[in-house]
Amino acid sequence: MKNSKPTIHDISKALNINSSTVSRALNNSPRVSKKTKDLILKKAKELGYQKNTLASNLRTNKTNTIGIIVPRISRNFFSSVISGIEERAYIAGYNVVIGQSFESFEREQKLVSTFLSNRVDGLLISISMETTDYDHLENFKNNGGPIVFYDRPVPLKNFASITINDFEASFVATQHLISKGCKNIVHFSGIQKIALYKNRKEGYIAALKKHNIPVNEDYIFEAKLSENDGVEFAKKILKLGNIDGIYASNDTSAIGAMQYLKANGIRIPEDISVVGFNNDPISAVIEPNLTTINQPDFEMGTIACSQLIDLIEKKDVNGQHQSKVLPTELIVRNS
Amino acid sequence: MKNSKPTIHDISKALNINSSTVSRALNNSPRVSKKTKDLILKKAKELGYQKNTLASNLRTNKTNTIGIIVPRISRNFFSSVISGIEERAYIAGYNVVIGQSFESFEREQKLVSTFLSNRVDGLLISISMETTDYDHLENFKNNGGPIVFYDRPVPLKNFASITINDFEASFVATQHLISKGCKNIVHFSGIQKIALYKNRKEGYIAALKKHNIPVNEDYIFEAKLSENDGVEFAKKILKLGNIDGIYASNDTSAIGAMQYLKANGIRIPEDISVVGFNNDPISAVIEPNLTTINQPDFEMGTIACSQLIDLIEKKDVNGQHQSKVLPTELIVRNS
DNA sequence: CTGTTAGCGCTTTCAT
DNA sequence: ATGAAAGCGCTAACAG
Repeated sequence: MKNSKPTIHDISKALNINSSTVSRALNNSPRVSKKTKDLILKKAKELGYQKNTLASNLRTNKTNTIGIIVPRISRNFFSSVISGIEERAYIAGYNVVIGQSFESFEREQKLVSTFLSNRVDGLLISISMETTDYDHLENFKNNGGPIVFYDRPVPLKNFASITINDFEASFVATQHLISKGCKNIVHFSGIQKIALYKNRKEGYIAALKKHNIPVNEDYIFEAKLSENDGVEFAKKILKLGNIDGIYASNDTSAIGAMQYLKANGIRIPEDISVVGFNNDPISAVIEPNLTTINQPDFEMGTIACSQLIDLIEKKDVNGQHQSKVLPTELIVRNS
Repeated sequence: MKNSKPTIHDISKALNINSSTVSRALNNSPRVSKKTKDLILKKAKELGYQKNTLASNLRTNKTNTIGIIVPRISRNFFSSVISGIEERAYIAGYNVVIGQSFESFEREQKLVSTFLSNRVDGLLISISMETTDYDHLENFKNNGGPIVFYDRPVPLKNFASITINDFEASFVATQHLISKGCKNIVHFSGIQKIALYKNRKEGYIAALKKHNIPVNEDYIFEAKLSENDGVEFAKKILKLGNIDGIYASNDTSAIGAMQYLKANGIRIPEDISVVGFNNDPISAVIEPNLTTINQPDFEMGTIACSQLIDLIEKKDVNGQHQSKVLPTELIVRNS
């Protein structure tokens, strides 16, 4: 009973066949006869041989692994994206490793560094909210492999990215509220240095302007952590008194606000119409009256992953660093 | 401009210092003088050296990586467990890789095999619902490293596990409903070959019996996929007409049922009291009237990870394969 | 179709 | 405190 795991050399010795032939057989190379191949596979199974991927990777300088960085997996949107990525990666024979930045720049840097050092073949990343410096990513690209950004846009050239058009989506969302007859629409926004929130706010403003509705700065609420801000926002709305529409930059705050408003006797959508921003399938169950902007999630994952694999395998000859913009969809409920 | 990444040999050559010394310096060995260490570190930074973890791991036969297998990360409970694991692993200097089995036995097998072949140091796993055969795990344990099971119990000896007491938790949950005056309590159960559902059902039955309430088989609903079963269950409840209590094996079905019941004019908890099973913090927001059995999630992660690290580092001399049972907590809301 | 040989980048005795 | 040399397990020329 050997202590350590069997290697190709153990098979090699047992069969008196050179280890390179064993290696070829195990990799199903056509350059080895069916007979010896069968012999080797049988012996391998018998010894309980398990390829040492580490050694293989070191030799080939390829890990067949894709690194994924998400802000946090507990957010439904991101776990759906991950599923999409996995699905695509699985088909193409890639493994994935997932890291969470928890919206921290420092942890993001560390993750990128770990991935680099573990030689993942490429990186899919939605940058943390804190990230404004991109050296770690430039570095990965120069020394590691291709990167595809998804969901959160970055102000970088020569990088591939898959995003949605936040401005347009917000414009549509706001316009929907206007078309329902809303006159006093508040907007739940986020930190303005994040491009995404800025773009969404601009879409909201543009829609108001187009319909000659005055833009009131008091109607724009900025969330810091966007977790339970919804409740705070709801209180402000009750204080304002005349609000008949809410366009929320994110679903979570919308749901929090709706709960609070309903608990205080406000009927939705009779008294206030609401549009949230997300594709969280759960939101349909939780809040049957919540209209949402549906952002592709699973699909975003598959597309981002495809793009990355193309870059890794250098199949993407013409459109090297495309920026794809995926369409959103307005899901109207109970109205 | 060299094409490939710098290695210790590049540093070695540039400084005319042997590569073993470079290696030692980079690993902060005390066996190298401060002066040369500084020299080497400076050069390393200058060249943009990044350790090749693959080579290092191959040599040391250790990856400092823990494999995690979850049924699916989109379930709040599991993403919290993962966060707990990551937290603990991070402190101890381990990386984690996450894989989703999607409740499929086949994918679970493949993941275990991939982890084995990638030489993770140990495995944390919540087995898929389909899993009834444990060869792949026995194999991992024999050839890979230690395993700690969390949340879902397995009928295996000589394995460490962190679980909760499902019977007891269910007993408490059901007793709570009884103490609120419920006489006709339905139970949302799951596939009975899964020990967890069986135990929960038994806890429910035991509580009824203790309080001399007759057990009615028609009051026990078995879910298959436990996703939108809640709505189906709610319909059955409406048909039965006399139900005043629900004990749901999982939170999700409870929430689905409550939505449907409320939409049909049932008031909760005035007409029907509900206890769900989960620790989903969101459930508090979604359903302010949902009393739940709170299962430790983050904490379960940290404990499971600690246990695994002890096993990996063989610090766990006495209690080799402990089965820890964590306490649950009844969170009563709006009643 | 199979064997020989060298080497991926790192760590680790064993010398000095 | 540093160097020389071997080798982790695998793959990829190159020969034959």
